[in-house]
Amino acid sequence: MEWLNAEEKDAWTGLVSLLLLMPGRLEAPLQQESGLSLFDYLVLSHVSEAPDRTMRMSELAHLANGSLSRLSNVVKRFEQRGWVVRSPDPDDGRYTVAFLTDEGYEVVEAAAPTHLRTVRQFVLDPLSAADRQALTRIAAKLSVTIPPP
Amino acid sequence: MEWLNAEEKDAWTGLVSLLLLMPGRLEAPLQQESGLSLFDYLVLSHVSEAPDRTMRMSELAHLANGSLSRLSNVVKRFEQRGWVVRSPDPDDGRYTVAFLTDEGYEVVEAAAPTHLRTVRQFVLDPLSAADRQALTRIAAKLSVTIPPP
DNA sequence: ACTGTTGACTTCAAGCGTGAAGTCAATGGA
DNA sequence: TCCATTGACTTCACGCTTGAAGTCAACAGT
Repeated sequence: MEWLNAEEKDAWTGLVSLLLLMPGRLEAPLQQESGLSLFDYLVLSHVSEAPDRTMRMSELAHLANGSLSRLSNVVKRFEQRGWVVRSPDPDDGRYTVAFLTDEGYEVVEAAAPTHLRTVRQFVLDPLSAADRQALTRIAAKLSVTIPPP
Repeated sequence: MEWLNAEEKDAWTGLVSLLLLMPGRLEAPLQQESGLSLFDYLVLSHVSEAPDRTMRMSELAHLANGSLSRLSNVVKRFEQRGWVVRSPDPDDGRYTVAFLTDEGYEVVEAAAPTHLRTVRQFVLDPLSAADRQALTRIAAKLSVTIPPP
């Protein structure tokens, strides 16, 4: 088995730093100002953009890039805070839908500027347009190889 | 505050998928075959490459992209398994050094092929050389903006 | 020489994520 | 019609990470 050449090692080392360090950086402002993790924010954000602010749990887990188990735990917390209501899908009782309450909407609305500022500061602004396009392309290639959850 | 345009959103969406999904993918084979997380492997790997297989904890935390707190907990586990020995640095008692035992070396040696195969499969092989160089460049730009821990 | 400060590191305690196990509704086959 | 299967989802229990608090050695100032 062949070890990494210099170019490969640079790419891998860069990526692993990104993977291990960037989440914490993105979360810190959100956590401090809104008490939300990045995943929390993504969940709230996606369901806030859904028709009638209602989305199936399975779809939500997929959009927020998390497992159903993780989502269930998170949404349970949100439900206890009155931000989300879960109920069986009227169209098919096998599914569960999550509905974002007005209170939950206010939470994500209040957190959005912080989130946006953080994303710009730590991700978008340091990169050129070409870098951003490359990042989009690379992420797409790497996602294709990721087996469905 | 201006919301993301399409290009920015694609880059951001791609990155966040990468950040949330890739770690799990990289870890699964390691976890199954060696019982190691990615961070576990990085810690063992870096100290295995140090002179005399000995490295200061602070340096090790930096190289493995983790906090001192996280590293301390991980190395404590390793110490209990006989893979690592911690002792005060003879040159300066304020520091602690981690030494990789023969047993610990065997663990990282045995895990390396799995790790390498996984990195190739999920990161390097799906990308062109240009992509890998772009990834290196992008990661460097994004790391520069990350404040020191 | 004494002591406050600083930085490295460990420990604590709480919250979170994970895989496994369990529950339930709908489907499909006999 | 019955029931095994399938897939969505929840819960459980354990291990891990985190930020805060605590400990210690060395340094710097008086």
